[in-house]
Amino acid sequence: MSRTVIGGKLYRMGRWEPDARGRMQEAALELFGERGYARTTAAEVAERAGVTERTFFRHFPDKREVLFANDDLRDRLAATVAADEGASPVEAVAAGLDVVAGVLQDRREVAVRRARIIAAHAELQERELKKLASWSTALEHVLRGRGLAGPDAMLLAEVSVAVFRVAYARWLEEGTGRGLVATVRETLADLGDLFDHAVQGLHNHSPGSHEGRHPPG
Amino acid sequence: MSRTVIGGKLYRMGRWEPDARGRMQEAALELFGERGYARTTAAEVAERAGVTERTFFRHFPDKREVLFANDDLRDRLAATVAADEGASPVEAVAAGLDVVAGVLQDRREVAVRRARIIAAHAELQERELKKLASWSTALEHVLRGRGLAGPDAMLLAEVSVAVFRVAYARWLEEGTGRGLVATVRETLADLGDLFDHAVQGLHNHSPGSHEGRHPPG
DNA sequence: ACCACCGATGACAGTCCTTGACATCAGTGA
DNA sequence: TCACTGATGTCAAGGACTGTCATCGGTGGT
Repeated sequence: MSRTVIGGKLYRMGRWEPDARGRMQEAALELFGERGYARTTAAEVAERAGVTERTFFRHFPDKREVLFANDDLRDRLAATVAADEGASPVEAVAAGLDVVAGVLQDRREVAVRRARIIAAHAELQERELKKLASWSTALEHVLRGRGLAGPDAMLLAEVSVAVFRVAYARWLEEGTGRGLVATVRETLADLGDLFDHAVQGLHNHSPGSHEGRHPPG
Repeated sequence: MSRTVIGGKLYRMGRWEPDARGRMQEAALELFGERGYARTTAAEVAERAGVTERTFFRHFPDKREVLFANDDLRDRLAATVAADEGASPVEAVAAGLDVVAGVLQDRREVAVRRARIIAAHAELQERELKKLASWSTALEHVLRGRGLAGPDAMLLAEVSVAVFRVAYARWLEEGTGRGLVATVRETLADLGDLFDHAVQGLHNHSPGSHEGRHPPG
């Protein structure tokens, strides 16, 4: 099969232009940014990418997904957390978030563009929430694999993603402040400050609910 | 206008059967449970409720919403947190979650039915996530109103909802264990145990990021 | 060279979701 | 009595998706 290099990438040259998927993703970012998501049809995105509407839906299960097709990050997050055997669960998750944040903070401009589009359409916000929820699920599985108890695994996974979500929002708001990695770390620390003292008192409200599960000492 | 009492509720009797909205919600729960969400059309739900498809979409902005039309809970959550002036932010949120959990734990059967349907369809999971996200937003606003700094408000709001999500999952799994209220309290305490010690070490990873913001003492 | 096969795409019809526009009619209030 | 309101019905249309079949370069074996 003939091959060609375009923009540093190796392409398999077939009957059609290469990287239809990437072209559609770019076209979507452009059109959604110009006219808005709702006023752009899938057929229009496909047309700008030089393919038919049918091909669009072969690459993306639905119209929204063209903006969210990057399960890569989730997998790298999970892989990192799984790899760091020696660390505590919280530290391992923090390390995983470092990796993800590191990747994202290198493309702040694209992130801002995307965020603007998503902020304007509830359907896209739902999809974003779902994507982050899949991070939680992946994290939970990995944490269980590390030996963390099931309930604690889900709790740590969900809260960690919540922290990341907050950090991401902070990072996007900041004009040109710190990197996302540092922001995530700071947010984690803030969580500690916030709950550190407060939760002690909360134990009193549910007396007995913990007996036997957390032996004193 | 003529009025009638049905099932303890006062209805305004018009040209049509009363409570079209409620009938559609029930019909949806039934049909989605029987055939599944995807294999049930909005027109079918409407038909079982004795109205037309058009009326369905007048009551619910989209097909999913028929399962999620209860912003009531969010409002009660926000109201409770806003009312409890004396308590600390974390305690106030906990009190708010108590109220919400109290309402939900009285209808465990319906909750389980709903959860089964939602678990089977990604689109519904997205909507559920969005609903909980709206709790976060509401919480954040209320917490700011209480004087909590913006960043901390969002962090506490997001993490609190994450905790609730975990508690809700635990409560649904448990055969016939504790109530949801107790489960939420326990989960909050678990969060404390999980992060209490761990986060201290995390401060070392982002040196300087907190200087001046949290004076020692 | 020849040929059978594969895989990405095009073409097209059909279902369902969702919305806009207009009609209907019981109840309400002047 | 009558104009008005509000919830509903009716109809048409557009856009999101899906199933099915046709197309045709590239590949690999002979």
